[in-house]
Amino acid sequence: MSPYDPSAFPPFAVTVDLVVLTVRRHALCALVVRRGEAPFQGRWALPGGFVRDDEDLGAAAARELVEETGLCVHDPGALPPAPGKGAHLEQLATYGDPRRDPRMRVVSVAHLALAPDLPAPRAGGDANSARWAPVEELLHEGEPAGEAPAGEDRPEPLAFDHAQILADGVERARSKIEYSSLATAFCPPEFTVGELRRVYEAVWGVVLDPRNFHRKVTGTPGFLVPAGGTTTRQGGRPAQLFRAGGATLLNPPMLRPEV
Amino acid sequence: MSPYDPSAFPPFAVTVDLVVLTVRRHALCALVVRRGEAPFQGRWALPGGFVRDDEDLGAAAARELVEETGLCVHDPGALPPAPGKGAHLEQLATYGDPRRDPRMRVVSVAHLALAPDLPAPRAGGDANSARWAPVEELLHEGEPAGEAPAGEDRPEPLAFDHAQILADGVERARSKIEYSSLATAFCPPEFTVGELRRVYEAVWGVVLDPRNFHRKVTGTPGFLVPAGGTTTRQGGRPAQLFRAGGATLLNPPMLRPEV
DNA sequence: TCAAAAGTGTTCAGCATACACCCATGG
DNA sequence: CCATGGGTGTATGCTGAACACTTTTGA
Repeated sequence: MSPYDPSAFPPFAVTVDLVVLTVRRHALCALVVRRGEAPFQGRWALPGGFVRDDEDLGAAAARELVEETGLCVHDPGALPPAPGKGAHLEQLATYGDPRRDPRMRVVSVAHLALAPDLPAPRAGGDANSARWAPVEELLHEGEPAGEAPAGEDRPEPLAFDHAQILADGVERARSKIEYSSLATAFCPPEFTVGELRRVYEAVWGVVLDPRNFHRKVTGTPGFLVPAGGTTTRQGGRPAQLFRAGGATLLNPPMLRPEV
Repeated sequence: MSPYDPSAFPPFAVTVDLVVLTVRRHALCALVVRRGEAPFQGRWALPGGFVRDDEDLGAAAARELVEETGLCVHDPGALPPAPGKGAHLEQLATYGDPRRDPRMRVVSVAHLALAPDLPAPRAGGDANSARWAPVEELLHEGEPAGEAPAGEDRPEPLAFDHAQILADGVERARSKIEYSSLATAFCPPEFTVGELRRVYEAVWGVVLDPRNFHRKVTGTPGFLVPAGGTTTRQGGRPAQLFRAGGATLLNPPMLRPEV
């Protein structure tokens, strides 16, 4: 019964699972990978893996993120933001129901990553084993009951409790862009006010007034800093380019319109 | 290398640690227990323990809470609030640095509990092994550097990484009472507007305008429901008694004054 | 009568909203 | 010339901050 006795406590497997979100074609998308083995073989799941013996939880999540997407993690303190493609990474929640994995007792420390739009997912070179899927499709959002169109099959639900983890991650992202500058993590290093607005619109699923949005974000000190150039990639009048400023907390917050 | 092979992943011990907060004598206090064994023998620590083999994380935290305080957990869905003394309990974050426990690899899933003022802590009947300590004292808040008075010793720091866990829990509580009705978890079943205001003042360490606070909380639908009686336990004009209403989200939020 | 706490009414400033309007580009 | 998106100005309404004032008890 000494505290050093390994038989005094039950052994657990500890994993990290990743909710990696991005905005593609005006839709909030999550990275999912195809499971190659039982249980849930062939089903889509969140990327993840075992935490190594000498590894911190955040380091394990960052390692999995690099392995799955090639993204490096923004160190919040380090400036300039990152040499390569960077992403935001934070711990989300921990899931430990005794029956969440039929094989053994697994506790999963879920992490949330926000990434700019990437060319294509890579998962060991196999293009068919990883994809960006709209979260609306993965979570069947906006389908009260049996509202599925006759012709379309409902997609298979995610493996394990990953639908719950994904829902929690999406909810966290939706609420956190209200009062923080986190939405810039969905944008490339330089972006326009309109691009940032389309991020908010995609994540929240709403339409925002472009004029008031512009005044709000440019009027909040430290949120955006001018990058110097302009671009016309959206058509219309050229737009100023900005970089994310140092401010992380938005006060007053960006208000999410009623649903 | 089969997924069923227990040697394919390193075994972890999984614990729950509790940040139990209450408001006593106008100060935010946390429950700490004296460690009876190495490491950190004799030092104060957050209450906690191993998760059992067949137990969910939230259930383990609720069990520890009952063992340490006798408090039952409010089921958010169940009404009336609770038969006995109830408390709010939610998952906080997970701490898994490889060196956080010198004995072995321990991952701790910290939980945050908010409780009304209790007569006295009980920990196995030993009155000297558990106490409510002001968080300001435990975290040395507001002491820039070497500002400690000559006569007073700085209290011993908490064991393990519990100072960080406590700081995270306090920060969570401080921000969450802004936009939720969670502050009522610090109050007895029936309470006055003034008592609720003193909770906000203690948790935030600020002074609020009693008149505007009164209008704010009584004007938010679903936040407070009249309980019928009045009390004069604070002196002065008798105050109406209220119970916590069903609303959990405050919109617009209670604004925390600048520091 | 006074102190103390509970409530109510009123004014003012800041910010979100809505929308009219102008600017600069591509086709 | 027109469509498209970028950006500015302005009126309106809501709400939080500040504070004068009344109410109701105990000492």
